Amino acid sequence: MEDFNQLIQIRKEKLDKIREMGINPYPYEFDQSHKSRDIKDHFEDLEEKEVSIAGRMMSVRLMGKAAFCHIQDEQGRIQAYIRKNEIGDQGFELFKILDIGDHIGIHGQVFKTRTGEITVFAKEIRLLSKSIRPLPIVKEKEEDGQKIVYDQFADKEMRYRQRYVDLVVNPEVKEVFIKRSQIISTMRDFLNQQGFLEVETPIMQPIYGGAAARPFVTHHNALDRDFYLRIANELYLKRLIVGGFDRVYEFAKDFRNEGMDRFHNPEFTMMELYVAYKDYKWMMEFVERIFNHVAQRVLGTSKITVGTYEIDLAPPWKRLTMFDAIQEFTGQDLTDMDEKALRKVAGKLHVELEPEMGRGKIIDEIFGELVEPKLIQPTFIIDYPLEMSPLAKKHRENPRVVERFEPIIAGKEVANAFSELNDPLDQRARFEEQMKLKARGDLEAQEMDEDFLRALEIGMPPTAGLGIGIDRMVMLLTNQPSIRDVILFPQMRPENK
RNA sequence: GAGCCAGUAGCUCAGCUGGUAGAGCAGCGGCCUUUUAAGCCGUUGGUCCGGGGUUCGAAUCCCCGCUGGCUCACCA
Repeated sequence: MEDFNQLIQIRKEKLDKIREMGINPYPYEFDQSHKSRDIKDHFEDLEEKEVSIAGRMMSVRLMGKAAFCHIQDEQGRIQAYIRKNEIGDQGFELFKILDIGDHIGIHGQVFKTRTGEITVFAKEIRLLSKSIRPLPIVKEKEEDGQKIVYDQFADKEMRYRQRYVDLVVNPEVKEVFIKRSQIISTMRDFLNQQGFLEVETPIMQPIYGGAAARPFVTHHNALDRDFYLRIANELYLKRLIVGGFDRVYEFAKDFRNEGMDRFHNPEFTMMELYVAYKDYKWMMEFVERIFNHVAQRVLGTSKITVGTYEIDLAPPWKRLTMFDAIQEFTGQDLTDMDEKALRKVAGKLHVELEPEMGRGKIIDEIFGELVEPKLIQPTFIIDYPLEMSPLAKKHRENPRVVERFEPIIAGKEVANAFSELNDPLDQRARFEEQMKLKARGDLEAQEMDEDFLRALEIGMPPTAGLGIGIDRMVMLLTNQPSIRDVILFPQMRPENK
């Protein structure tokens, strides 16, 4: 059906014509000597010199027996000038039937046109790959240094579904993903330098744990049993601390079977790390350092723009206990309230609750509704209610809260950390509490994990743990409004044809 | 899950209160050997998201559905 598309049909005919000319439209290699930006950056050295460039043809201006076109390679675009008497009759015949979107290689001499654009004067043209499906044509014009874009490929659905087109045609999209890669490799280098060991733990888990979320289920045929795609890798990394690795980390794809919106994709990247003999106070400084380091390395500054906010990631960040934060923004002191009292306060504050919510969840609800969105500059919220943190260690001075923190930036949490619970009996009791919540209808309550408990019984040293939502971190550092703009292939409903 | 908005040519869009579809770019045929949103002349191209309904007549009005976006809800 689509094959009947006239534009594709014409290009297929061109393919035949090219073959008739004795040219293979899909050859095997091309020796590229330079890339576009390199040529522009080193024009003084390269002027009059011969270079070979390769890339996708993105525009053509044909003028009788000569033509200009722009070639787009990994680094950007560069203009080429083609002249019939220079590349010969057959070369020019070929050039004339090339289309925007074709990959070509050009060998020629670097020069500057009359209007001052650095250009390659073609001596030879090679077709490297014929494109038979038209690309959206985006045109640009420079005016007073301002770039005006015409007919931008803007349909979000098509951009996400056909990311390959988005990347070809919208150069700023490519920038985001280059930065994403740099953010991750900068973090990895930083961690390696700090003595961390990068490890890999199971994605298919018999018991899911380490977070509160509903899982995806899959089936193993040979064992004839279900496995869960991990919602977190926390419990495995802690087993490694038990095993004697003192600093471990993993960039993990986690999977949560929940709603999708601009902050949630069903599969996402979490970087978790664990450090033996440290606590959450140490971890707070570490988080400040990591964010600041990455921003400095990748962006060259600690100051970032997020939407309309100007945010400075330079340490130290503000620290507020959860109860103090709630008091600051609502005037209510929830510290000693039981569930009944909390429900009353929530009603007064117009925060809606579900019947199955326990004390911890209610507090979190109030916080998430009334406080979190107002925390714009980096802020550590510390000391969470015990009930909502079954894997965190009780606070050394206050047994009703745990030693846990989340850094909030631009109204959104970007990480989560605690002094890890290593008392095996307490951990068992906490799991049991979770079972009760589960019985009450909380679908996200954690499962009892006997093997993990066995590991704690063997003994885990005092440990601090951290999870950073990489996608959200990339959103922050690249000022992207949606998680889909920082994931190359975001989850979409499958196209039905 | 709810509300709002959108879906028309390969792309970006116009088509008001119903009268059988239009522009720019791209494509195709010409002219043009330093252009750059190249230009000039000519020209092809559409299950107007899908299905029903109202009507002499529907891209347009009504209903149902599909897909997406935004907001809210949910969500560590």
